[in-house]
Amino acid sequence: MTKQTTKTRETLSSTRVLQAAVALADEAGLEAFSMRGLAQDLGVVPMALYKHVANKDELLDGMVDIVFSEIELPSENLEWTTAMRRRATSAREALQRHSWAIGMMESRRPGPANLRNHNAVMGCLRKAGFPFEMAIHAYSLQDAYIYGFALQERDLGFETSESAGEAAQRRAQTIGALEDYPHLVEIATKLPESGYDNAVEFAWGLDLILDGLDRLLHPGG
Amino acid sequence: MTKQTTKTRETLSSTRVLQAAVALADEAGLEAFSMRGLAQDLGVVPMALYKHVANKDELLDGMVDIVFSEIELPSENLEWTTAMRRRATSAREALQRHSWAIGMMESRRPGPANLRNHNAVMGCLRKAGFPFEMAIHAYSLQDAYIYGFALQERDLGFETSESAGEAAQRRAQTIGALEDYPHLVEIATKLPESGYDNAVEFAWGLDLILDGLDRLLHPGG
DNA sequence: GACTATAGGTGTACGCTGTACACTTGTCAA
DNA sequence: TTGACAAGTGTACAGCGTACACCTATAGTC
Repeated sequence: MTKQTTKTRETLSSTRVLQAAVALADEAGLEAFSMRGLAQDLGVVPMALYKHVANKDELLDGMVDIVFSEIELPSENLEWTTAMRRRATSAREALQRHSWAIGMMESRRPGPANLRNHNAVMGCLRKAGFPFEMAIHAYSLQDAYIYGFALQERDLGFETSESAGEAAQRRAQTIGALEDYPHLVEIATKLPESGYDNAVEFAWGLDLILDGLDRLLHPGG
Repeated sequence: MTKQTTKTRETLSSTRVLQAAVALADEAGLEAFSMRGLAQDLGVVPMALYKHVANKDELLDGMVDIVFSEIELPSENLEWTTAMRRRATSAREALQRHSWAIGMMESRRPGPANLRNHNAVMGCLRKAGFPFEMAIHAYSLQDAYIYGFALQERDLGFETSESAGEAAQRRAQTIGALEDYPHLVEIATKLPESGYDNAVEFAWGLDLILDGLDRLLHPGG
């Protein structure tokens, strides 16, 4: 009975605000994410948030760092390719959960999780034997792919949430408008019945990249 | 003398609005791009725009399609790798010119330039000999890389616009805060003096990808 | 030439946003 | 008991996209 008297709302804190913010952005999307909405979710008046975060911009910084914290760090005990594959996969999954973060991962003031992550990845590549400039190339290539894939996955959204019926209907009307574009028609007709799977697609490209990098690392092998 | 009497402001049109919108977004960024600001640039009251575009969302659709129209279509006469390299390079350049478009290229209602472009790329891959599903893989991989690279280039911005002095100063203070992250320190110190160049970086990754795809297309060669 | 329809531009207003600033309230130390 | 300080509130303002009613100039028809 030391703390809560009856009905006292649990007091706010910056981490509580941050977590609620991530949850709200996850379900409402970035467009509909507002300070006022967040305050309402927390049962509090909008201005109360400003006692715990400086402003919306800084709040977003913190939210992005939470996403970074959910990305697996490359393990020191694994072969570099599998370590990189695991962190890439977990990054894609984190961006799937928090798709509002996709365009913001590298555009905001980096937080601790961000720094830890980047440092660990670069360390993994250097330890694998990549010379400095080649490690930069390898890092840039992998991250471009990861972020770009997440973007496509969010925007194109092949066969994700909509029902089969809706999808078929939309497809039919799309195809109607596509007469002049035979290769788009091919995509619209064949892709849905090809068992397309985003995770498989991601792994395919990632493997091609990692194979290419490994070949450069071990020219003879 | 048929049309303009003295001082009559040239009448608006949807293409004139669109072009002014792209110009404004180019220089002000997406954040600061508003219907009111656009109206002011055109010397007109905000609501006048709505006689020529349905709303801001549709305006953005049109702006994105303008960016698509600046991307080179793959030529039928070139080897597929060089055709793809050229369109990828021109896509990156277009996104550099119009960095506000980076997160929106595939997220909006596709316009004619978009459709033409995608159709031509898929056609190029199919004609090169890729079976359908592999063409999808190849397309997805390339676009993910292009969009992801553009994102990184926009956000990380190694040595772009800031003066050497500013850059050095910022770097020094960054390094100070980076003691616990040796590999980030290495990047912050070595990268600036390594003659890093975004165009080179982009080509490096692109070549690795195209090589990998070509190897899959011609397993024996 | 007079009449009318229509396209283009205007002015006002509403609900939304982030947040500055002054205020109250609840908790703990001295 | 007092006083400080942290947490939450209420009001207010400028900016946003845009609905709606209005004015005006041009074009077509009789």
